[in-house]
Amino acid sequence: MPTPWDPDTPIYIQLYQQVVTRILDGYITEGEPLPSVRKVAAEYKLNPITISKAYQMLQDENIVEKQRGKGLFVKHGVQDIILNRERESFLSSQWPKILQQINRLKLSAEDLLPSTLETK
Amino acid sequence: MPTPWDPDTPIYIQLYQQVVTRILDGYITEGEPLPSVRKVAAEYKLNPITISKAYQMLQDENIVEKQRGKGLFVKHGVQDIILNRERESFLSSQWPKILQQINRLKLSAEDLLPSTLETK
Amino acid sequence: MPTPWDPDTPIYIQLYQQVVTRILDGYITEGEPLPSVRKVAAEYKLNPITISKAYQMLQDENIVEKQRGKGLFVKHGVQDIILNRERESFLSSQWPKILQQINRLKLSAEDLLPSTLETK
Amino acid sequence: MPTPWDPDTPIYIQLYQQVVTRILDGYITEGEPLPSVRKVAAEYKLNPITISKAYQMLQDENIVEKQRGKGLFVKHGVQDIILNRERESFLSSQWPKILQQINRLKLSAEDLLPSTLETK
DNA sequence: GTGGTCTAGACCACT
DNA sequence: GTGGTCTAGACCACA
Repeated sequence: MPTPWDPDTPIYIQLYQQVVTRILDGYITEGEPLPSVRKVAAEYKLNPITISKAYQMLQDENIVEKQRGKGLFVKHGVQDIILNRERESFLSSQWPKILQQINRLKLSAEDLLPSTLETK
Repeated sequence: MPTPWDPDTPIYIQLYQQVVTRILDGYITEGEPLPSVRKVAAEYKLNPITISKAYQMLQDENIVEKQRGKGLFVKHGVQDIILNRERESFLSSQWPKILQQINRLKLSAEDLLPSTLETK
Repeated sequence: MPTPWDPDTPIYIQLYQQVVTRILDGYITEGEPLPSVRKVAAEYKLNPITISKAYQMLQDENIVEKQRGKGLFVKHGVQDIILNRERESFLSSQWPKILQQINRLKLSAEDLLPSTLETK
Repeated sequence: MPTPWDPDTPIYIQLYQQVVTRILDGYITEGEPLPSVRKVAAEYKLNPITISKAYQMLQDENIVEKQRGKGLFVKHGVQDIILNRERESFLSSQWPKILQQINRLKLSAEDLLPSTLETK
C-alpha cells in the first residue's frame, strides 16, 4: 500500500496540499524543481492527468513557475507567502467553525489537550 | 435569504447535518415528528427526493424512526447518542489534524483566542 | 408495547394473516363473529381504516361473510379450504425458493434441524 | 425475456440481491469490477439512478469499493463474509418462521421432499 | 470513461 | 395525509 489517499478528497487536491506542506516544512526549498509528472505518476500509480491537475493548481496559486523545457520550479519567497495565506484562511474561515463545534459538543480544555500527547 | 447552501457539499448532507445539529441544540426534541418531506421541499424549493435522501440517512443512522403512514419521528434517547458519537469522531479524527495544522502554521494561543470573542 | 408489528409488511396484511392463522389453529371457530373494527382499532391503537382493509381482504378471499347490521362472521367449512389453499401456495411458490436458498447457502440437515429445538 | 422484475420489491433491491447472489455463486469474482451504471441502465432499460441506488447499497454493506473515476470493484474476501452473513440471517430469522408454517400446515416430509427433486 | 447529485413530475402503498 | 420508487434528462467532479 503505497499512499493511503483520503477517499473523501480528490487526489489532486491531496497532491497539491502535500507539496504546499512540504514547502512550509522546508522539505522542498525555494528554487528547487518539482519531480516530473510522469515520475510521480509512475511512483504513486496514478493517472498523469491527476498530477497535472495538481501542478496546474500550484501554478495558478503562484507557488511554482514553469521554465519552458525544464519543468516546474518553486518560486522564491513563496514560503512566507504561503504561511501568511494559510494562516489567514485558517483563522478567518476554519477556526470559527471549529470553535463553534467545540462549544456545541461541550468539549473542555481537558478533552482537547490530552489528545495532543496521544497523537504523538 | 432562503438558505445559503454550501455548493461544495450535497444538499442532502447539509439537510442531514442541520437536523442533527438541531437535535443536539435542543431545537428538535425527542419523540417529535420531522417536518414532512413535501413541506420541507416546498419551503426550501427543493426536489422531494433530495429531502428523502437526507431523511433516509437519518433512518440509517438510527436517529429517526418511521411510523408508517404518519411520518418520521425522532427516537428517544438519541440526543446523548449523537453527542457521544460526534464527540468521539471529532476528537479522534478531526482534532488531531487541526492540532497538526496549528503547529504547522506556528499559531500561538494569542492568535487563536481573540477570535473566540469575535465569533461568540 | 401492545403488538410488535413487523415493520416490513403492511399492518393490514398482518391482521389478515393473524385471523387466518387463528382460524387454522382453531382459536376462531366457524360461524363465530369477528370483533368489530372499532374495537380492534381501539385495542391495538390503529386507524380503523387499517382494520377495514384487513377485513375487506377476508371478505374478498371468501373467508368471512357480512351479515348486514350484525358484522362479519367466519364462513362454515372454511378451515379446510384455507388449509388446502395455504398448503398449495406454500408448496408451489414458497418452498422451491427456500430449497434453492438452502442449496445456495450450502446448509446441511444438521444446520437446519437443531434450530427447531432452539426456537421452542 | 429481458428481466422479469418482481413488481412487489423495488428494482434496486433486486439488483442488489442479484449481485450478491452472483458473488455467492462465483459468477462475479473478487477484485473484479461491476459493470458500469450506464451499461446496466442501457442493458435493462432502467434509469441510471436505480442502478446507482443498488450500487450504493453494495458500498454501504462493504461488499464493493469505489475506485474514484474507475468504477466499483468487488472487495477481497467478501464471498465468505456474505455467505456467513446470509447463513446467519437465514437460520435466525427466516427458518424459524418457515418451520412454524410447516407445522401449522401440518406438512409431512413426504410433502416437502419430492419437490426437491422437481426443482433440482 | 467513471459515479454522484439534482430537477420535474408521476405513481403507488400505507394509515 | 405520509414516505418510497421510478423515469427522463441534465450537469458536475474525478481519473
